[in-house]
Amino acid sequence: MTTAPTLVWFRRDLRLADHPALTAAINAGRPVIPVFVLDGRGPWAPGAASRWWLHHSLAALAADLEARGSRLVVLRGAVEEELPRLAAAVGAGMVTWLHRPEPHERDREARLERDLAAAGVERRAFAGDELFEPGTVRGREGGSFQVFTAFWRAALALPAPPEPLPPPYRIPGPAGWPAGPSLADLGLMPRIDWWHGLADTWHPGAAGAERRLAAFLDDGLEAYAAMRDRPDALGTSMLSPHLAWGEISPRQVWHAVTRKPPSAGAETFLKELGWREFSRHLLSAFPGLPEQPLRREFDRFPWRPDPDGFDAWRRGLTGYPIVDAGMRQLWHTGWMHNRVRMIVASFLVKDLLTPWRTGEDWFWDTLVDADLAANAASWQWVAGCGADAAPYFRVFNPVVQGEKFDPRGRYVRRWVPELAGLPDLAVHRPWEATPLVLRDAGVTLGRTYPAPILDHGTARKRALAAFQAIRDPG
DNA sequence: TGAAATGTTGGGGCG
DNA sequence: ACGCCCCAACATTTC
Repeated sequence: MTTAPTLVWFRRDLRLADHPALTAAINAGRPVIPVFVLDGRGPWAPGAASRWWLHHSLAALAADLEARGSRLVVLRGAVEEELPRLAAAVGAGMVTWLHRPEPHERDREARLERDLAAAGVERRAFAGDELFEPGTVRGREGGSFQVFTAFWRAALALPAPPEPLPPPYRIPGPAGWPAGPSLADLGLMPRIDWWHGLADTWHPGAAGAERRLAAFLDDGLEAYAAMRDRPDALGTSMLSPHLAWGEISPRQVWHAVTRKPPSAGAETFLKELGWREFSRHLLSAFPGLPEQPLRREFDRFPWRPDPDGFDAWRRGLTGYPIVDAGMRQLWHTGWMHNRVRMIVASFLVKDLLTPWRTGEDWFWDTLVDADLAANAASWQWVAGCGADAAPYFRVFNPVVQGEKFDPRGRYVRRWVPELAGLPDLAVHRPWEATPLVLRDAGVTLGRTYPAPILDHGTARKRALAAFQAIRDPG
């Protein structure tokens, strides 16, 4: 006797706990075949750092599945071709998955839905990667919020997100497993060995995510409101890549936090989950978010692409210590502290007048937590063309920001070691140090560390003039 | 989830 | 004692 198995299509939800599509498949009472499909060709295919993470996260998921009597089948190619083919080959009666907010992923779902329906295969898709499903947070008039605080206030007035589903104890498998490529065959690992900084920093997979959450709840949550802006401290949860890959669900995080005593830290942290929600809400409402400015007057913004400036930014050689520290932390670890992300983004977009899409692309390639909605919404926010955006005149001063949020220069010294010998007063502005101080620190500007590639005061005025130019049409 | 320019206030030095 | 100036500290406005 054969029983038609159920395929569970895993996407950026690489976990077993709180996974409604997996739970539904198990509850259907037939054999379950978990599948991941790598489509490297589509728009916004994972960047290099993300591919490293994905490799390890898939390995962790496969191990978790094997511990429950199951396996992970991996496939290469277009989902809408590969999944129906596999469904036909194993005689599957049903396919389940969790929705994604990305427009091209929604398109894929629609095509898959149609093709499976034509083949007589049952489909069940679920929300589950958001606290509040995109489209459900609406104003009184039914409008779509464009201001974060209004959005979040409305979200918090809704019924609380459901309790997370427990992980399955055992997952029934089919009599025979379909053959397919191995994880290594997917070619996700970089060909040259540049990933050591990533491996030193992260443990991809649900277990790593849950450890990170537990550590944050114990050591970070209470002080979060005060410490989250301090890149020189471990003040943030560092959960972003785990959330981006769905190794832990936002509902798991939400309920773990709300089980703790209320605190300013908890409230502020939940608000950051709110920004993640807001980004997805925006992407759903404005599918062009990753490519097009939300405020269309920015279509005629006089950007000034500057390959040399971009190159210096990318490599952490701008001569502004906090900017360079951030860009080097990104390159080394695949991650950057959020405060510093705002500083480096402001520098690229406003000081260098480089199109925000250029920064968005670089972050997409280098961040292990690269998430289309958050990345696009955040770059637009910094550039001033997004929802609830920083006004055009808000230009970060990298010296002021550095001295405010890294007052002892610990963060700069960690990531820009050639400045480590400078005294605190000079570490964020080495070009103002006296020759004697520089000599004592072993710093020669222009040789051991770059002189600033631009003068921030001048650049600021240039940016204000450029933003002024698009303010009023005609 | 800025920063700089400009305005105001008040303490203290000084003639 | 008093007015004047300087300037730090803070507040407001402007970009």
